[in-house]
Amino acid sequence: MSDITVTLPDGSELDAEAGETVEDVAYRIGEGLGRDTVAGVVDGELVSKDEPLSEDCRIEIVTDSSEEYLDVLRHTAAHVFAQALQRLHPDARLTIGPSTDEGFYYDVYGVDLDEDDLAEIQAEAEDIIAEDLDVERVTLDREGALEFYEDNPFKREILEEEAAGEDPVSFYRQGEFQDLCKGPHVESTGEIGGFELLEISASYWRGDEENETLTRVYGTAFETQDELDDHLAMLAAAEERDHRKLARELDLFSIPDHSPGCVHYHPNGMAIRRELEDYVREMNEELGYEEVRTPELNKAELWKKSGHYENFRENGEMFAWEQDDTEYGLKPMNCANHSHVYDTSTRSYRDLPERFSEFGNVYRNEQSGELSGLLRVRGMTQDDGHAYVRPDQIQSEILNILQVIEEMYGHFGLEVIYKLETRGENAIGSEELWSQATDALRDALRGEDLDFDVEEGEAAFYGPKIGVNARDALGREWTIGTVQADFNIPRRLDLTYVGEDNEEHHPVMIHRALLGTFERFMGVIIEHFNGKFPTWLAPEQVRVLPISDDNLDYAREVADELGEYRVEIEDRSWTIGKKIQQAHEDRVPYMVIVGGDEEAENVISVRDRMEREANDVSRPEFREHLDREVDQKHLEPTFLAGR
RNA sequence: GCCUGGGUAGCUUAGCGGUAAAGCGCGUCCUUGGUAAGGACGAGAGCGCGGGUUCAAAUCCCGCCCUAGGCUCCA
Repeated sequence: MSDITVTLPDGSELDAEAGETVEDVAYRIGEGLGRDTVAGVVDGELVSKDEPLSEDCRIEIVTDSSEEYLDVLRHTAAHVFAQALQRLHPDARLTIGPSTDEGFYYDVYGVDLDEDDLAEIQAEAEDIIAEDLDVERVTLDREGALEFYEDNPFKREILEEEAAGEDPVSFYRQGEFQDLCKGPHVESTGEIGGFELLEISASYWRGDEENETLTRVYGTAFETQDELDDHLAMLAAAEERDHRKLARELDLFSIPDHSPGCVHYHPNGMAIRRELEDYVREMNEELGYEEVRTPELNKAELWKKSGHYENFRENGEMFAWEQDDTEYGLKPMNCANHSHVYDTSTRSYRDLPERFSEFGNVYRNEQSGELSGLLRVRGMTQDDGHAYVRPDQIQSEILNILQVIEEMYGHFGLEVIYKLETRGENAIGSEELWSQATDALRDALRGEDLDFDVEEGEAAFYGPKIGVNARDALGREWTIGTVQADFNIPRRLDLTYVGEDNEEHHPVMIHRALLGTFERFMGVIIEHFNGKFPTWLAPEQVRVLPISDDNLDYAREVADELGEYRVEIEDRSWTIGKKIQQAHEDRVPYMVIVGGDEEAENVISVRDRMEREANDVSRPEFREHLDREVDQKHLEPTFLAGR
């Protein structure tokens, strides 16, 4: 046997023999580590402790104190679910059952499950855990494996594709149950301390809606019941800050049954949106955009030229209909309209970049099951903009936009994740143009020193895209801002400028949205702030609370003086304690409390939603502070910070 | 669109074959209060929509709409 060298996480090297397993190597390092070994990470890949090593590699030993341990445990939990399912529903066919960031799922076929079934399976799974069955790796030769899955075309497909070259094939067995699996797994089912089945949903075999519909069961598992309880409590807390719930409590917006996916902004929600609009206008001006306004209603012909028609209408995503023998539609994007504006005069290379912005109302017929509060809607307003540039201007144009995006997101304290999305199957235009455009975006991201993930094949049909993603309360990622480089639509619509050489050239189009859509962006920040908006955004910035009704006149005087802000007076005949409680519930940044004492001295008492307070505050001082705080877009009320 | 939940007063929820219940909110009155819930009374719901079963349906069955979480798809 030939010697191999394994490199440990601390950089040290160890000699081993080819054919030794991860566990053998752990024993070489130390007796204790060997005993505690659950699995290994070899060259970045999580593998079973029984995995034989055949060549030089980097290795990391996974024990029950490693981060990867939870992954391994959850993978075993998926098997426990499958075992419980098979005990109760022997006809169910297993397909795949991986661990995920939050837990695990298993996709099964041939069985309909509802919540009562889930409860029974949960009870059976708990028994399996209590039985503390040993989990062991076994191998079958290919023939045996195919025979074992005689009645299961899904597992046979896996054997023939993913596990094509493998013979023997790896299985894991616990009690009477065994499942085709590379592993790794924990040693026994008893290691699972907390196990919970959460959701049933439908999925498609290999994620393709042309394939069989499978039943997917989601669950999660932890080492201890306490950790599971904490996790469930966290999910409940996330529900508390759900933007749809906050919208009702704070009276921000509604999406009634008569217009699914279309938002009705209430005065409070509109106040926030107007602040956002003002902010975006300011930034658009800084970037040199000129605001335009284009119609929602157009002939379908427009999008047939631009290429939107085949990508939206033919997927059923565009609202379109026949009228007097002509097909009309609601715009799904603004690019074609802006391009028309560009095309109404002859442009010189000296004119470029030519930049148009619009708060464009667009409509997309999203599938009904996809709608989700403000985060996924059918009618939305993009803070859209298109810059028509010469090739030599692409780089600086994109850089400027990225810089502004970074600055803006800083003002919301939002953590964002950058994505570079590349050419997909629906792409129009040549590969060469695509790679030019992709390089331009990649260089800009690198130029700004931003970390980004590459998502292959995820781009829009006309060009690659930088997506700026944010997370919601449940940790789901949503794209908000975006920057896209497009060499294709200008060609399709035959947009030109006259170059220095007196020849016509196609400009490059930079599509961008800074916040994305006002809908999704608001959804994200409502949850991000948990409704506690910075003062500049808060629908109600100050609430004046009179101690008793006798102080109402003075309260009005104080409120009038703050007239340029969004100020309300609490005029219900409640106790001051009740008024304060209500103002906290409504998350108002500042409460101004006025009673006989304040009135006599011509001062106010100020309390903020962080429960800080000060008495004998002079009225001009508070107002001047508000001017500064709002102007500087502080994230939290700062008047009482130093007091 | 697909699967599993859900839709009862403005909101949150109870009721799950025998002609609708609570808390909050709202209205009126009493209380005029000093830093996170003062009190009394009252109004308010053909129980998502349409069919059916039954002497009787919020409750059971069928269809549809909306909604939540996933799947597929996108800002």
